[in-house]
Amino acid sequence: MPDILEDADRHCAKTGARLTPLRRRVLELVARSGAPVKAYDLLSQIDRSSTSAKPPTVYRALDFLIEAGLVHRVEALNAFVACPQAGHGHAAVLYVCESCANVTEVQGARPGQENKPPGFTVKRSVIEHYGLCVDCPKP
Amino acid sequence: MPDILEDADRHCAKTGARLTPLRRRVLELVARSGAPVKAYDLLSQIDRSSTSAKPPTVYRALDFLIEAGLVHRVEALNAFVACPQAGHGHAAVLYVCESCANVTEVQGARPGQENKPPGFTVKRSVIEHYGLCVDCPKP
DNA sequence: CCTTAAGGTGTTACGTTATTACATCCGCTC
DNA sequence: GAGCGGATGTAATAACGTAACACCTTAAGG
Repeated sequence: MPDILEDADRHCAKTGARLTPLRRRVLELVARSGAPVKAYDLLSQIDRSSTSAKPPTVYRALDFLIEAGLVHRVEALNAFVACPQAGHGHAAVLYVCESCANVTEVQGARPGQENKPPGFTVKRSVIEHYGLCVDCPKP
Repeated sequence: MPDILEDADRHCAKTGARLTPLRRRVLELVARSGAPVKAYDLLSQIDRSSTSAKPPTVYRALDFLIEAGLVHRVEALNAFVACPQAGHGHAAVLYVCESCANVTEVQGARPGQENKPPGFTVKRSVIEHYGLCVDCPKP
């Protein structure tokens, strides 16, 4: 797969977003873990390198990365995953395996809008499916 | 609109779920507020009547109500709304107005499964759309 | 009647997640 | 080098959620 970090560099160069060392490091940590990562886990991993990171450090970096479309927040898990395709950020559908924690992201196809209430303007959607991926045994 | 509490009574009588006074009271509080309610807000409202409610009290009641399909959790808000139709619980699509906080629930039409990864078995879906309802001014 | 078991609630304590507010620093422009 | 804006450091605390255990009621079975 294409390198997420290089992808992010290119994407930020193009959009003017400032991918600082700290933000890049947080993205790297999120990307390395194949699964959703908790903010405080990131925190303790950063901790090991720098002096002693505090919550706002990592939350600010995550806010930036989400805004830049490089990371998704998994709402029902209070966790974060790297977006495999920089910039597609805000239109993702996530399939989360409850057994192995693997997350698959599907782009496009923003469903549910057909039945939407009349006159409602959608700005942001949270679409997360939980279940079992093809590799995990069905109980 | 049909009375949510009576609806809940009927639904629980049919399914054998035990809608105790405490649980009924929590449902009432959630239903009265037209908007998503926070667990700790419920807590302080219960507080006023009974001696002094603690977090597990309200979280246990909410767990029951969600399980019974009477309440939905709004994942991206850490909040809760009453389901207008008892029992349709687990298949809801929510439209949340970010201006007036009103929530409209649409049943059926569980989208997104067309593009799902091969072999993935969906057990539960979180589908929440955020934006502006028809009554709120567009910025 | 007494015992037992199950489910619900009360209570304490704690763990986890997230934000506010303010200080500091770095790079840029004038 | 003064001033500015964005990024980061730091302390404190708010907001959200759960574990563990005690107690009580209710229903079933002897």
